[in-house]
Amino acid sequence: MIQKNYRTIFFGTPDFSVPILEALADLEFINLIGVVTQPDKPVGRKQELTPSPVKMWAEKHNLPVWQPKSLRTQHVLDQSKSFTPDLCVVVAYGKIIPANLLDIPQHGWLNVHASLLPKYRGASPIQAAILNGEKTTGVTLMKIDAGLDTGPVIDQQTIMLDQAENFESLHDKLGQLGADIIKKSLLPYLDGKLPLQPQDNKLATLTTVISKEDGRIEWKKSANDIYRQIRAYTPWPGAYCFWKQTRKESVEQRLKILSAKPSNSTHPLAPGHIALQDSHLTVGCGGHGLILTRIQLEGKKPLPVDEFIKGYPEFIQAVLS
RNA sequence: CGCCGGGUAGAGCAGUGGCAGCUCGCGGGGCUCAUAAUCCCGAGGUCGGGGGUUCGAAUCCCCCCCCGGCAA
Repeated sequence: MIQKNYRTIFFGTPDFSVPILEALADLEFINLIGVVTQPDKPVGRKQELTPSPVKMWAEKHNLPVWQPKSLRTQHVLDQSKSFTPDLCVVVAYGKIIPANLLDIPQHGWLNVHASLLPKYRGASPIQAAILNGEKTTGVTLMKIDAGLDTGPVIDQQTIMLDQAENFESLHDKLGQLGADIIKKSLLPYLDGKLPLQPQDNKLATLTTVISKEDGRIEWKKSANDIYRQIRAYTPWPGAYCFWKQTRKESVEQRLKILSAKPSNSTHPLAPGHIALQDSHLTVGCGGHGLILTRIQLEGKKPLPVDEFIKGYPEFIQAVLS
């Protein structure tokens, strides 16, 4: 039996990349020669330099790790050639691969993207699927070209979104699905058995990098929109608003809404105004209200609302902004 | 030295020098066909740790530990 052996470099950074890296490492025809990831970044209150999840996994498995600040240098180009890779696999690496590197591996560069391309190209496909109330989403295995998530599709797998799907649950499912698609389709691709399907650019949509302000809740929006916003943006950047406690006049504190659900009650409430409806703590939105279930005040622990109210009884008549 | 808030009963919070409190939970009892409802009684604290000031410190001063929000 001829043992196939593809020299492969993996590019990836966050948690999402890890199950796919793991799947790749398990394939006996893949010879992982190293991992490229973003440089360690200062993180947390202490600003400690923290390695990416991909780096931690790679070090645990004694794989070489490279962390170039930029891929657009002569040094990276020379080094990439000297490694003589047959294949490069990219999963949420965090930077665009420069065109001058694309031709180095004979089998090209593959990417696992967390959406059904051409829908939701770009930085935040998982959040976008939740935010737009999609019934289904999935992962795409594609060949990288010079554009951003524009290359031809090799294979896709679809998944149904849960009614209450949130970022974390979908993130985990898609990571697993990404691992599956690598196990299933990589070898057929390398054997030339899978046709490449060009994307229909007319159907393409682009998602952008998420910023803190995207988490700001506007109570004028519908409860459903806010509900999606909470699910898409928790834990980061989090869905938040502000509350001025009566006991601390003029101090506006940030209040994160960690979990909530739209109310059935048709009784109207002014946007941002809280009231008890059918023994549920409900905030007025445009249209139906939103029932709060888990919240966190700045400087405090995350709490179920009934616990929260024990310490802040005035909250049942609060006004959020 | 990045900025700010916090640590008090099992949980959440009040309490700025003079008896350690509130809501909920927990235990026992009453009422009830019954109850997560209601009433009565009760247990439960090294006030994060150490040092200092004081007749007296949860409270003021110094040092340390831990948690969170912002920022990155």
